[in-house]
Amino acid sequence: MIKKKINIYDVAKALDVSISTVSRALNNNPKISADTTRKVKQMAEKLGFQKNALASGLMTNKTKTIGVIVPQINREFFAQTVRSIEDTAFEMGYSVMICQSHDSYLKEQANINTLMSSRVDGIIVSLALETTDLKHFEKAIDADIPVVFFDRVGLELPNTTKIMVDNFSSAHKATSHLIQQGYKHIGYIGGPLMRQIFEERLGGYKQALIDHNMPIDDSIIEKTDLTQQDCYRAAKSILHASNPPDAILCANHLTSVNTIFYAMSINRIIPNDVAVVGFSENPIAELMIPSLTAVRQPCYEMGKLAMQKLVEEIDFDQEMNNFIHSTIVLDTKLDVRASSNGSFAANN
Amino acid sequence: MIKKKINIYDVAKALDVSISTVSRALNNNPKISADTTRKVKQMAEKLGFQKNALASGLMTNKTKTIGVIVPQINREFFAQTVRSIEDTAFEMGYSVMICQSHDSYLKEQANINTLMSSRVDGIIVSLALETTDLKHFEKAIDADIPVVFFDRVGLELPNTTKIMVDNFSSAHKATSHLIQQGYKHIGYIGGPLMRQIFEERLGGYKQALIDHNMPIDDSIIEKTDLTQQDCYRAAKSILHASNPPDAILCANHLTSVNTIFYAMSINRIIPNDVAVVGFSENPIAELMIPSLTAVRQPCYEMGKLAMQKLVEEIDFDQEMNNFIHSTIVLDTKLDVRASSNGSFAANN
DNA sequence: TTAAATTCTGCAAGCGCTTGCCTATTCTTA
DNA sequence: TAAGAATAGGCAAGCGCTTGCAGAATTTAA
Repeated sequence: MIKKKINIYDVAKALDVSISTVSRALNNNPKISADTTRKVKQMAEKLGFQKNALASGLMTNKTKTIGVIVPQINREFFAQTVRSIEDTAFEMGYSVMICQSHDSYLKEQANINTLMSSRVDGIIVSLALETTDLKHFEKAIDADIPVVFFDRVGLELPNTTKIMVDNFSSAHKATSHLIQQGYKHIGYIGGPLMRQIFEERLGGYKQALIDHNMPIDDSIIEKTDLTQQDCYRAAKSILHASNPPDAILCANHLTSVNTIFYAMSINRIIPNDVAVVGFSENPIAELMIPSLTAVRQPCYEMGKLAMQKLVEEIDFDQEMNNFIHSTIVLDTKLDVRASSNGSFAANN
Repeated sequence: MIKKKINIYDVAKALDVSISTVSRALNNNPKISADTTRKVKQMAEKLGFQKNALASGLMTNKTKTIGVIVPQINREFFAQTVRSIEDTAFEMGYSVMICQSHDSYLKEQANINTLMSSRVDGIIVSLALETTDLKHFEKAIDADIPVVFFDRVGLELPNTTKIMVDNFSSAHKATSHLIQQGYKHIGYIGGPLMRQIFEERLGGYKQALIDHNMPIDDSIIEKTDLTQQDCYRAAKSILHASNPPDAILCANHLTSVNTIFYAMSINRIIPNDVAVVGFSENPIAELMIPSLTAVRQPCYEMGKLAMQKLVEEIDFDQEMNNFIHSTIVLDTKLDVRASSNGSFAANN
């Protein structure tokens, strides 16, 4: 006993008007009188009519759905940005389809195909670690689906909007903070350089050293692939260097946590023996002991902006104008906590 | 210069066959010879054809898309379950649309409407706190869209599959653990009883006391609405009771964190002065100091099972059979850590 | 060699909606 | 009161795909 889904024909019949009238009334077309519109909506409600978005989308070429591709949704940064995207999308009348790339190039391509088949109106993405060529995104753009990058952006793609934080100056700021705290031999643990953001963070770190006339020591600079094992390996390696650092800047949450834990496991006191500064939005940073000094990105703003910019492009697009794609760089905050502060500040 | 999207007509023309042949070949219809099928697929690939899921869905009444409604995606438990759902969905060829109810009844209703308009093939949901009546889900079920509940389930709805943990025995287990550790006066901070799971947890807590011949003291039993402020209020209230507890069972992550922090802020030593056991999947439980003893739910399994069961129902449905809806109850783990262990166990 | 069975492909209807164009009705204005 | 201008609503095509039915081509049996 499958209940027949009711469609505009049913409500047209019930009111003895044409389906055009129903369709127009439901879409608030001004051609239809206020009176008729009201009646139609009332009847639609009464019959439990629910517009078939597929049929509607087929005609209009708009689905009011956008796609989001992130490496993994259950990481704090992405959970927060995705939440913000969904909230903003909802306000603007859009639904969102979530895909995870798991940092795999192949999966990311598959995600794009899925989203394109679903005829999403636009795509928001933070790149997979593995991704180097951006052909799949070009395909989307060619098909007239705007793409907005955030966080891990595809700088090579001109026809896209990018939302990012100032990674260079964030790292510079964090490093300078360590220098001001009196640390003399500052190491760095980062991510793969093929992702722009990690290159910039490394650059900011180095520039801060240069600006303070401190030497750059490659033996205390580590790169990781951001996996648990490799972060652990890097922490171990850097702390057992022939001339180990008295402070370490870590380029993401996982590296900082691993560094702190490894340091504690070999009985180094933080921040006395070694200070740690990370990049993290995880509330854990505040709660762990020692609490973690960290660069905090504006997740909420990033997600919101990404969604807003995307919709701007979707709407603009309709008018076939040439759109000026922007690159928006947001500021970060450095939350100073115990992991970089203890032995130097009196008030701790 | 908008590139025309190519459709099956284009590939039909390129091959000088009919669109039926193309459609069938693309869908691996056995009526089409292997040779033709190969040629069609090849040409489709070459032309960059991408099936229009809208048109296809219009005909077949299947979208290969499911909807997920959770209170908030950026809470650890939901981030993990949603991740698991998306992973499983991807493997099974489904896309997922994410909606957040923000624990609001109205928003949850709006979410259902959106998902029904999008003609999702099924819905997975964990109920909003506010939700009491389940009309909106009945609407979906009437429209032949299967609904699977997880975590916060709608027990009143017979025609649905439910995936949950054994909340009663989890709370019982946690409380018994505290009793075994030697605590004599155990309090409880929970969530709204209108959500079944919190009623069950309270029940398990009480039963454990009864089973050990301990009195139930309502003055150290608190209910919260799970907001930060109210969790704080409850923690404060319980710790300032005329006869304050020497141990507290907290029914979710936020309540436990607040309880620990408030206790520490008034200089209670944990677990000596007061022990705390929570419900949490947050990695923070392990990293905070004191680390938190907590009931851990199998997020990954829950998400995976929910998706699998949903697809079973979607497929079954097609054959118009009567489906036996199951209620699956999973086990939890009690991770014993410092917050309940310190002063009683020698090995800590 | 011919009829029947089998295999492959095409025709055309239709999924539920939107929308350009046209007609009928009502309102202005002189 | 007549005629042009609004205004409201209907007709029908078509979005890109699937699929029941029928027909053509090929194979098999007699």
